[in-house]
Amino acid sequence: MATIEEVGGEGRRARQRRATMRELKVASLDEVREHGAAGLRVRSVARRVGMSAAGVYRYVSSREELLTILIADGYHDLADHLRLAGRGEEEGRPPDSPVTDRPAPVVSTRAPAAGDVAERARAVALAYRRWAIDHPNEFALLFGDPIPGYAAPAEGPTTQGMRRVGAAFAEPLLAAWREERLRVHRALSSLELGEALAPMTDDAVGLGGSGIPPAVHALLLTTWGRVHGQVTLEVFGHHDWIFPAGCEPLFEAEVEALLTDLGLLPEPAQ
Amino acid sequence: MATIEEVGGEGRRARQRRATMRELKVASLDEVREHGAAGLRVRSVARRVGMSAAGVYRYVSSREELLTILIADGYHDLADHLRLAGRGEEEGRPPDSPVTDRPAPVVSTRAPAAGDVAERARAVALAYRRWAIDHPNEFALLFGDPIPGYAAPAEGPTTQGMRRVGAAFAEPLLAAWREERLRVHRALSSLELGEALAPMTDDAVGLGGSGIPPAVHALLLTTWGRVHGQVTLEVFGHHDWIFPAGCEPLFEAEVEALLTDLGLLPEPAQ
DNA sequence: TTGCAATGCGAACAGTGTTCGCGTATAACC
DNA sequence: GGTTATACGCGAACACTGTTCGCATTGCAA
Repeated sequence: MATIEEVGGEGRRARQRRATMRELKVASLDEVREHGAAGLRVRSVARRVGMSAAGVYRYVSSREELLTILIADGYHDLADHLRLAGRGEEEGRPPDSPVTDRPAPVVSTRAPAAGDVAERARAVALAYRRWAIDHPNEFALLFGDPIPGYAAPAEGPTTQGMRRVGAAFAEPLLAAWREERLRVHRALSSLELGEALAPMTDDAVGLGGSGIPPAVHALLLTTWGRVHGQVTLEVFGHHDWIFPAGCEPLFEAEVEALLTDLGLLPEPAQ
Repeated sequence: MATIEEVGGEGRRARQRRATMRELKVASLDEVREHGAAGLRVRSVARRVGMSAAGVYRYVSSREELLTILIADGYHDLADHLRLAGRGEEEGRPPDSPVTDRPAPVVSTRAPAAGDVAERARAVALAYRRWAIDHPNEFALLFGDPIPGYAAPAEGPTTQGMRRVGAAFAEPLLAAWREERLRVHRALSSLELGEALAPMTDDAVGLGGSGIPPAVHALLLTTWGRVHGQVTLEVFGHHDWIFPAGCEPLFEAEVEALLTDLGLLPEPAQ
């Protein structure tokens, strides 16, 4: 008897393997959500999927690889949320990539942000914070302590995910720039960053090539940093002793300030 | 014979205890510097000071307490560096507090920043980044992954240290505000933060009480966030794949932009 | 059917943080 | 002075970790 007719181009063994691989990721993600990255125990993951601890190593070479996978996945999830909030055109990640079963990103409670570029930029910034607050342990996994010796492989999945995050964050700003509505700060104009930062929005992200001048590129990065700084301080608890009631108003005000600095909101009368 | 004459008001036993306590801190700090916070091993610390692992627990209740001590100490060290860079009047921390032997903060390679308030603010921002880059593992200890369940005691040493960092960071900006040179962003003016954030610069820090309006307070926080975000992204390696050559120019440009936004530098001709 | 590779498991190893019980040296008290 | 209580340090042990190894078993291909 010849080989059993394969379903979907792969034998049932490969199918099974991918299924338990996904199980492992889901279990790991749950563990991280519950106990943080440092609290991820290989034995717990194994127990969750009904395996022995040793069995896990048939699928993953080390605990660190498990974390790396979660990191890459986390970037993609965050990027999806940002894209959705900013109404980018790219239709999600490639369908075989979202290996972890995450709930599909839901439109933020805030405004739909369909039209104006300022609204879209605001929506993205708020979505960034929203995701961080809703997934603090994953946020810490992505942006917290780096593994001391570890550097992400230059073109590994984590770097690609990160690129998608950057692109999703930058998209409304780039749209504003195309409409010539983006005010680039003078201090950045004189910057000569050379070709070093070209890769951020190029290739495969669908933002339209490398016609972006360095000053705009720099502006994207500083804008991201401005939002990220605020979010990091809040999510990591460094504002707890200042804002027992939560610092959402401060963040939203800072976003408004940021948008006006970018020239996307009318300058208020002095 | 009566009790041996005590030296400095404490018996030699207490003196010995404090000495080995300091030894423990130094050893721990070295370990953290070398292997990161996650790599701090009680047994390594014990080996470094020539003790058994169990002996360490005569001085410290847990590994986590060791880390907590280092955190508090780190805040003070960072605050000292900022103060020195910003030329604050407070003469260092109280002399019994600096339990860890750290090299005395050295004046930044940058300008002395004695006079103008803009220079002082710039110096503080650059010092913030400098310290982070020079002490990446300590920076991660202070601002990286929070211990999932853990919240710093409301008035513990870590909170006090954090307050000193905030105060040192804010000092030049507050000076500018007193000189009525600080431009408070309109988006922050409408903010009603109430009494929630009063404690940041009050009590014992020596910045002159609570006469600071909420909008200025908010501006201090967002300014800190703006600097912190950039530094965090850089130190934690999230700019590596964009800036193989280092992103110092970007940071310095962003600081210039920040200073002009604050009204401390003349607006460049459009 | 035979053979090979994939898969899973239990046991083991080195390492971790932490506790316990034992001595010993030091300080305080009479 | 002697006596007593306390602080200190240590080795052994416990429960736990990530990871490896050898042995079965199972599924697939020739």
